[in-house]
Amino acid sequence: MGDWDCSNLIHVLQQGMEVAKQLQISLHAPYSSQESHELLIEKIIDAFEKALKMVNLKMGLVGRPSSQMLHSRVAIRTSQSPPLSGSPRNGNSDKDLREINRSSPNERRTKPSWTKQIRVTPGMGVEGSLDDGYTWRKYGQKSIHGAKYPRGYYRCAQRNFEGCMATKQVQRSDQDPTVFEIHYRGNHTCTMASFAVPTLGIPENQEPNFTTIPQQQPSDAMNLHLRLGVLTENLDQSFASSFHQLLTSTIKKEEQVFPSPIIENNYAQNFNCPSYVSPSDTTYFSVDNFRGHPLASSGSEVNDMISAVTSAANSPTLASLNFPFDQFHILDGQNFTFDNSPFS
DNA sequence: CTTATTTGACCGAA
DNA sequence: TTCGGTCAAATAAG
Repeated sequence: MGDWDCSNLIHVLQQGMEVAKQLQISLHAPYSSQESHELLIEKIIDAFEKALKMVNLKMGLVGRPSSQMLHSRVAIRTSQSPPLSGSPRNGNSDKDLREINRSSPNERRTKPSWTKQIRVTPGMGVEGSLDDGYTWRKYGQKSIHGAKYPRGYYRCAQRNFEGCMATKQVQRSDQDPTVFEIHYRGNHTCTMASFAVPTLGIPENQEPNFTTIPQQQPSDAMNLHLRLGVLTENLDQSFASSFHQLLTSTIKKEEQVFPSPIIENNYAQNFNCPSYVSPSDTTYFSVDNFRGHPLASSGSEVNDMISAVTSAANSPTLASLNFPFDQFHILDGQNFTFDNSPFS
């Protein structure tokens, strides 16, 4: 069990440092809000907590920890997140953990939950359609009263490593067997989430009711053309000219985060992205695909990319989807609102 | 071998 | 008691 531990820990720490840098920049940015600062601070704290958990877990898993090691294990002192107990093989540990979770009334926040519907088209496999960028581990299946199809229970595969508590339930629709209803609960706190967070997501602090992402046939004729822009009128010139650089570094960060072969390729392969400067005060970038997939193939990937760029740009960002949705999104720091959008 | 899934048992809530 | 969510041993997959 050697190789996730150190590299993941480093990733988490690097992630925390990146967010801290973002906060530093954000403190001097004209557009940044108090909310976005708090969000960044929360992310930094999360990164520390995650790192501490990983250290604790690692020390607990190491063969037979000496009593000295046990004593020196790092304490996580926040009441919201109980320290992980040691080996999962320790019979009572999970139950203890659950009871700690249950008994602490001041939870960080009630777990957000939302539902998404996916239509499976005959051509593509079910697994591919249900792929949302995260790795899930199935831990149960139940037949539900009155429902024709069983319900599958999944949790984030990073749970044991990073304590990510995100879960989802997948239920095939009775009325339309090509539709899968996916109920998500809890936001990801794992490394995978750093640039994929709003993928399925819901802007934080917003009531997470349900989101239906329209599934488009990934035919070439329906390819999305996404325009991303950053307002430059009130920003200094160096920022405007470095936006392209920010895009590039975003993808580089993703390479660190995702060891997946999909991501190993370079910037040009992820974004087919010729940039141009408009005559107005906004600099735009055109994006036709993301990670080599046409944007139309997945609404979540559009969100994925927008959030990656937004977090990198750390400034008000505009994005418009030209086809087939023809919506205009206004992005402001971490939070984005959909205007007249099928996403909401 | 390691790691993921399946599936009946188990348990708490209503 | 039933129902739905989770656990964990057995099994399958790689």
